[in-house]
Amino acid sequence: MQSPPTRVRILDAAHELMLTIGLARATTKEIAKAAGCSEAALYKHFASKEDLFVTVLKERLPKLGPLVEGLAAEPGKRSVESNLTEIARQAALFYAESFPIAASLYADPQLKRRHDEALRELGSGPHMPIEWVDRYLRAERSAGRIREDADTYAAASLLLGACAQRAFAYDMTPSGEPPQTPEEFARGVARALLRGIG
Amino acid sequence: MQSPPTRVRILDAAHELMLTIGLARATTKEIAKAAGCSEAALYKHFASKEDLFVTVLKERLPKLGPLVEGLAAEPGKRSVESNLTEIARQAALFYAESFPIAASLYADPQLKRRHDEALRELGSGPHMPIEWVDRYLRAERSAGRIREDADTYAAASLLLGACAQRAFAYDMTPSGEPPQTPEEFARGVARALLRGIG
DNA sequence: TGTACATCAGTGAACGCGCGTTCACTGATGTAC
DNA sequence: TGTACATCAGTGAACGCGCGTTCACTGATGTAC
Repeated sequence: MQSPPTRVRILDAAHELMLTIGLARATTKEIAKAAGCSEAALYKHFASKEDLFVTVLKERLPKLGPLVEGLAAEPGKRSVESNLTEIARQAALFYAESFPIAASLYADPQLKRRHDEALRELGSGPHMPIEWVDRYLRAERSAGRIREDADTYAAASLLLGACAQRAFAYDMTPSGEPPQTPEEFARGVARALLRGIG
Repeated sequence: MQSPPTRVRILDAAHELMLTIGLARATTKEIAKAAGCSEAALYKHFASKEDLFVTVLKERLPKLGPLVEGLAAEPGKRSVESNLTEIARQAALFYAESFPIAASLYADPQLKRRHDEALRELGSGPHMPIEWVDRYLRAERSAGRIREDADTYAAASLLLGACAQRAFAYDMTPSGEPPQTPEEFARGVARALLRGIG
């Protein structure tokens, strides 16, 4: 059982340290130690520390797009409620994984700008999930499966916003965990969104 | 017109730099320069750089609590829809101001822990707004002004989540701005939440 | 009022440390003949 | 098969810089008698 190539071990180590000790304290020395190589080896694989971080962001952060688009591709297959529940569940898991690292970019706007540009070239970015869900809801509306006067954009904002906020609203609660499982949470918000509360 | 005392100018400078160049690049040298004093002066007013940052977080970040509780105090005065719209509007403004700085704490979990503990002592924290809105909605439900089977917690998650996400989903859009004014946005999400889309 | 001393906000210059990065080098593996 | 050379991943040690922090000091203001 041989260990993965050095480049992969470096990316693993950097990713792991960004999550645990944070971007600000993830030094080249710590990364090299965790990857089991010398600091100099980092520079054989990456042009700079910033370049290494950008690569982690690009190659390691999960993608939400494929999941939502998969559901949008076969709209009539399941009920709207179960589709929305599945979107919410996937989104909650996605944000739980990506939020802590994505948020830490706010500490270094220069790095954030590099990452934002990389995302833009991929046609992605944090505002895209809202547009995908909006498009999905428009399709359901055209199919007559939701109210014809529904504000699909507001609905998409509500659904994904709840999932995103779940990623940061609870990590300082005594237990550090949200009060519901992702499944319960997804079911609750999808249902509330469909039925309304008024 | 005399300038404010040094301590205030230091906090102003640190706050401003955290927003512009970011926590990671806000060095003591830069802060002192922006405050118009020596680096040594920082240490007459704060025990350490970390202590200065914690003070900025504690004294400068806006509070959402008073606003929501104000509305909850006189529940029947206005319609539920206008109350929810006002909550959403205030929350959108609150998150737009506080999110960039709060998010950057993820880059330094050690600093984040200190801030989280300070919030906990105040009985506050990022999960509290959800509970306040939940409590407000329960009151409206008891008063028979919303559905008696409404899931108030899910509704609170949806409303505040949409507002929080608005703070970070758009700052890399070409214009850097959300597509709606806070007022339009607040009206849309409040209405969608009340009526439902199904 | 004058004098002697205490207090206090703030400074210029230096300190040592840890950071990201580079350098000259090694040892293993592949290749030509 | 043996020999001479090229390639390549990776290293140990050093580099210089900028960071947070401290030091001895200054000049202004307040206070006692």
